[in-house]
Amino acid sequence: MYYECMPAARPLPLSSRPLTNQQSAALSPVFAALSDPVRLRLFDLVRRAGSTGVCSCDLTEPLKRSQPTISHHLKVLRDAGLVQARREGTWLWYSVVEESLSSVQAFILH
Amino acid sequence: MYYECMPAARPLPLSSRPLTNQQSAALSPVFAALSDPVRLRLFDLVRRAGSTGVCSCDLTEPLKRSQPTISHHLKVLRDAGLVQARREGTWLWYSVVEESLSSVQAFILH
DNA sequence: TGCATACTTTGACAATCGTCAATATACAAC
DNA sequence: GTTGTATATTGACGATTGTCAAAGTATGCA
Repeated sequence: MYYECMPAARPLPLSSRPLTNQQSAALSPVFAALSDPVRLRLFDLVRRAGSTGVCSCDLTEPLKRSQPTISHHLKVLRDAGLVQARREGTWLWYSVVEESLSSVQAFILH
Repeated sequence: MYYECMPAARPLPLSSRPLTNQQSAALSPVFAALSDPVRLRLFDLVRRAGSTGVCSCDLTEPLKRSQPTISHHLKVLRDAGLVQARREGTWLWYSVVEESLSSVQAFILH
């Protein structure tokens, strides 16, 4: 996630209106996907693999979880739109969805 | 949360090493605190109140939750270090803890 | 066809979560 | 003291979560 330089004026203004029900309902699943320590490390490992991606079979061992558990967490990350999978034979290569964190970043930066 | 302009080079490099167990254990509770739609709106409302803060009694009605529920959510946000309370008579004024989102931002920006 | 590998789904379990009513605590004013 | 208001805690409830073993699906190869 990259960002532009901002104009000098600060603090950054809040957007004009409070978060709506719909906005918070759309944003909270992304936070939820990153709210588990194992998933956070999982996402970090996938992100580090860059556009090449990483085979999910290489994620089981470093996280010390069973293969179904890793598969479950990857599904949560996929459902949140944070990562994507590309099949190559029997392997699945996971990579991050670029810009998927932009809504989170926009919220954090107001 | 304000940020400095970055050097021109991008993409920003990942930090040298993958997230450790400890790092993810420290970071995930912040994400967890923001993983509920009601808490997300709660945090947004508190943040909009600025340094003055907002009385917690004014948060119950817009979120359409009972007073104990709002109190519970505010405690979760407090425990995560995202907001703080200042007592004034019988009222409690909630305000955001500045820089509390810096770890999240650092993670998002790599 | 059969077998092997990579991954997903199912089902179960204890643990945690979001919610509210009821109760308790803290403070101010009388 | 009592009374009233603001907030926290308790206890209960159904719902969701993280985890694994077991079974199922998908792909490639002989």
